[in-house]
Amino acid sequence: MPRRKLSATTSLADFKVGVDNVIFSVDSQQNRLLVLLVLRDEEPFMGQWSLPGTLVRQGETLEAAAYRMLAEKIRVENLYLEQLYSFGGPNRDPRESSYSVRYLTVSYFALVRYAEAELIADGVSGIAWYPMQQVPALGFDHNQILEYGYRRLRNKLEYSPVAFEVLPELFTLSDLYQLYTTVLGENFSDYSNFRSRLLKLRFLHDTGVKVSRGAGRPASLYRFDAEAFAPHKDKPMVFI
Amino acid sequence: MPRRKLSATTSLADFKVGVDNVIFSVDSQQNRLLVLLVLRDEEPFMGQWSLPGTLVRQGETLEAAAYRMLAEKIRVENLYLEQLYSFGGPNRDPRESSYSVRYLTVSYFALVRYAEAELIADGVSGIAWYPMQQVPALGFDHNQILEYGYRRLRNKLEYSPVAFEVLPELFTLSDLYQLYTTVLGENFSDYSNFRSRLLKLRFLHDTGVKVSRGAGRPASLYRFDAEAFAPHKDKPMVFI
DNA sequence: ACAAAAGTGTTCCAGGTACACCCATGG
DNA sequence: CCATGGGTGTACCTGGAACACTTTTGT
Repeated sequence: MPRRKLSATTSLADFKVGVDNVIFSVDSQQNRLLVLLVLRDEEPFMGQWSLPGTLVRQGETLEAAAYRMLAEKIRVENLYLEQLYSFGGPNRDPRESSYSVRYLTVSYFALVRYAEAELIADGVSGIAWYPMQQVPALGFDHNQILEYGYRRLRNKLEYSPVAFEVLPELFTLSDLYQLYTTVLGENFSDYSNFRSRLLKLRFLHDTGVKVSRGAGRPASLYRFDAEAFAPHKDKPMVFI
Repeated sequence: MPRRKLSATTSLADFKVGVDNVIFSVDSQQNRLLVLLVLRDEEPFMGQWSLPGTLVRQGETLEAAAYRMLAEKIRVENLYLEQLYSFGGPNRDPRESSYSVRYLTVSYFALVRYAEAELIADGVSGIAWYPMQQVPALGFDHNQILEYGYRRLRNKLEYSPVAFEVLPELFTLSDLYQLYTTVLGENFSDYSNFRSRLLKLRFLHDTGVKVSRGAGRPASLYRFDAEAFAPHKDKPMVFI
């Protein structure tokens, strides 16, 4: 016989739900992968860096909360956003001890264009792009969430065209290659092989326009063609 | 200047958090992929089939809730469980309208051995293995969750050794092959190629024991060696 | 003229595909 | 002895890895 009602000793938990965003961008000038961190100006973890997050409001979608948070911190036109993972164990937020509330967070993973992303300095709390190698100890379980997001980023790069959300509309093949090497490491592929493999797939169109950057032969600007990419959707290892 | 407090019009949402499990198993006799459904015996969606789910209790981990739910429905020794996705938009649960509470669900994906899984009939509510092709309209947004879990299952099969969680300790290579074809479809690979590719990876050990099933040459029983598999972890497309 | 960056081509080899074929058992 | 399923082998080909080489610019 199933119990219809729970006894008092096993009552349901009450939750506040937050979203925490792992927002990446790539500084192609300095070849660094960056993550957006905020300096907390209230308890808990006041004075410590953490992922930007917010609590979900009445009537608000999870994704809407993630977008709202993002819009509060940076102005950006193009971005890629997807849900990552949910962390909801008890005692992951110090505020839980005082009140009888649990805090569950749904983490989101975002990728924005570094060049066009304008940080919104609100004067009080700090906000900054941190190179992935220099991320400090974060508040809450945010180092774990960040690690999770980093893994997802590397996976995404391999089989999905997220890179083109971060690159400008027109880009050179070296731009693309450098993006991959800064995220994935130096030894994922030879440049010329990377180049010919991608071109053979025929979803990168040469605009014919050349651009010169200091010494060396000028490079062609390419454009990503989403429709031409479609057949490769869900196929593994398109880019590597 | 950041607002420290929210105005009354944008107050935080209060949540109950549930877990919904997409529990798969494979009937290798009949070559069918099965999913566990329960017949709801209370509102909302009374009398309709849905994924088995439960609400998270005080002090309980999300994963613990998922395991508790599973243990209430089936007795099983070996199983694979991982978090899938969280659905938390407003109005996804009819109960929300009456009270000022939102229902967020963290879905979990599970794989169990069909042969050893014993359904716990509690006499009142129905519970059954449904072939994936015959799944009816489910309560809540559970068809969407199921679709999500199905996608995850197919991906998992390709690069992770989940199959061996579902197969018995000793199995023939045809058992393995049939598992893959029933989940992935007929045309994913030739049997003999599938066979030689896997054997070359050297994590399947031939026990030498032969087993005969009706007509035809008897097959060798193999055992999966988790340690020998370790180097292939995180490598893509191990099985296809 | 030379260095630096972009782009092309070539050779070699692993690994996948599509088969044909052999083996052992039940009926 | 033949159908059935298990198991082995081979010939072909694609596609990646490594690397040499050419082209076009800045200084």
